[in-house]
Amino acid sequence: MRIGLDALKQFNAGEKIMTTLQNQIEKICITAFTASDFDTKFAVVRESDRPDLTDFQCNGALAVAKSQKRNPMEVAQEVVTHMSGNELFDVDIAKPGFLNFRVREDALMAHLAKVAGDPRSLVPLAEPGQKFLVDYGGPNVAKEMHVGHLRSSIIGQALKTILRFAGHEADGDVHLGDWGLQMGQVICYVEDHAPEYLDSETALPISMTDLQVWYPAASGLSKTDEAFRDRARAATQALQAGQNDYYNLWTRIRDASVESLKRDYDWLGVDFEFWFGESRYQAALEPLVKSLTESGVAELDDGAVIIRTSDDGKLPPLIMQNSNGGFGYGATDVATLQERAEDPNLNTVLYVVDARQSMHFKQVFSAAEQAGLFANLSAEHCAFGTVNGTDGKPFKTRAGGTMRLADLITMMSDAVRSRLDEANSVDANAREFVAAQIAKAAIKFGELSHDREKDYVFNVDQFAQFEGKTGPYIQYTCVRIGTLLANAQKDGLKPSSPKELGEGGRALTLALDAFPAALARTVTSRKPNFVANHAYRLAECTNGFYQKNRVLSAGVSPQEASSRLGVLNAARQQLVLCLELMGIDVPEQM
RNA sequence: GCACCCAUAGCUCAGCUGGAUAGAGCGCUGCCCUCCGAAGGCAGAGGUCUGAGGUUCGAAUCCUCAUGGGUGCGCCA
Repeated sequence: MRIGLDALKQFNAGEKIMTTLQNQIEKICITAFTASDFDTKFAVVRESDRPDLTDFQCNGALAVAKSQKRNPMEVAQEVVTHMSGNELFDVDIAKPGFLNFRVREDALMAHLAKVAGDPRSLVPLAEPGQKFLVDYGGPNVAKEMHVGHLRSSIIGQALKTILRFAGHEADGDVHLGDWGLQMGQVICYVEDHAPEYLDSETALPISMTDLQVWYPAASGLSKTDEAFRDRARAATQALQAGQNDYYNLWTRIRDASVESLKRDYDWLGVDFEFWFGESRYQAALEPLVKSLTESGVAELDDGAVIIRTSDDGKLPPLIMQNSNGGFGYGATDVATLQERAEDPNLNTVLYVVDARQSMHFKQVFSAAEQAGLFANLSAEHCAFGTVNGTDGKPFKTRAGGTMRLADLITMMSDAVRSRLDEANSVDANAREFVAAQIAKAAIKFGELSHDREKDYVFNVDQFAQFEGKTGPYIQYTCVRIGTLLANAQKDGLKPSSPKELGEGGRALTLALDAFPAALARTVTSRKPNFVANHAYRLAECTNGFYQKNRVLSAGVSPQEASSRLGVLNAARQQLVLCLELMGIDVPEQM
């Protein structure tokens, strides 16, 4: 099932009174601090570290006491006197000077009803929406996608979706690695070992199977065979100069690759507004280098055209054109930014690219800055860490190679499939489809729940496991409540606004309230793990409530039942939203 | 040699701008389906937050140094 995120935009938080509990409490706190003549920066309210004691806390009195050399308990006391009369919470002061806020039950229930009534779960639309371009994916042509490509694709896609939901405009560009020495290498390899593919008259169709052989062989040769490497360089330049047979071969390689890439991306639910690649900028390179040289931004050094990036020499210069006259990806990336800067509405480019490229991006951004491309545009490198194997080294299969994405997909789907067969809970003809939905959830949540900046260990066994903190766990929570709602409806029971919190209802409501903050953090940090981890926390609270509050049982009055359904329905609604933001489907059954 | 990143339970990871008893998942032990889906819930064991200094009323969090690991360093992308 899907919500249709675009449709949610009409639910502009037009009623801006609808803020989170946390915001409401903070507002009161700010007023109180102001009344006491304390700086409002101390009035920050956060969720309590001690949920057993209270809901929210403010540590500001301690900070005020520190800066004014006063007794923290007295400061807290003074602030509290200005909070009397509010109907939202009870406040008390704890040990060194914490202000503890406990939300009153009626306020909590009223708030829960508000959250349930808002399809956006109280997430406001960004006031001036910005325009983003998310550069993710970045696969190389001629090379099949492997698990290493998952991070960029899944994180990039999630960022794009989340930015849109937050009220921004966001497009994706796959930015194919379809140009450069790698292509020259493959061309030379084909010349040597499969010339029949070169002749455009009799040319055989190229398949990914061919490319899987050619690419590694060619890049391997290039490392060991100097003569081959030189030929590859020459071939690259010939290709870039437009030599016919090379260009035809390249086109066919590119087409075959794109077809395969689209299949993989499609399975993952990853899509791009632009299928641009490095080759797109070929014609722009020479004029760009020329004009930058003329304006003094670039200079000739050691036979190459470079742009200096730092005064102290700590950061090497960016090579725009090598001493043989060839252009590398430094030039391509600047040219790409040049094109992007032409869109007057575009505010920010996000590069969702491996952290190992961080120096390169510093160089490119410095060059772009000097070239005047950042007058109305900014760019960020949203770096992600390496995917390692259980040995702590970059992930390899047992055979030593990289694992094809297609193989991972098969493996995961099979694992889910056999589980579905065993459980027999899904109609046989739907199992294939549902298995894919669950497998995708496992893969995506696995990626998104980690801090993208850190390296992480890819453990095949862990991926094929669906208990605990996983995507399927969250899906399961939704599915189970979905069937409960359906069963209840058969009994004539509908969700109502909550009349009682029930056991675990407080924790659940507070979890629901935390969503806008988690989303905001993801937007500002460009890190989807805050949304992912929020979804998990919410699912935990939801399951706890579900377990402790029966709906369809003897002794439960219709009013109680409806009230509980209302709580669960609110939770499910936000869970489904979170999953959709992560690109995870909710199966009908599982 | 220079630069950047990382170090938290047996394993994989959270821990927001410094705060009250450092939290999850997996694994392990024990409970909970005559009761809405057990891919679930509850409870338990498991920690000198790599080490040493420093700032602070207070440090996993900030600063310095050390150790251990990863990554990158002008003509590949």
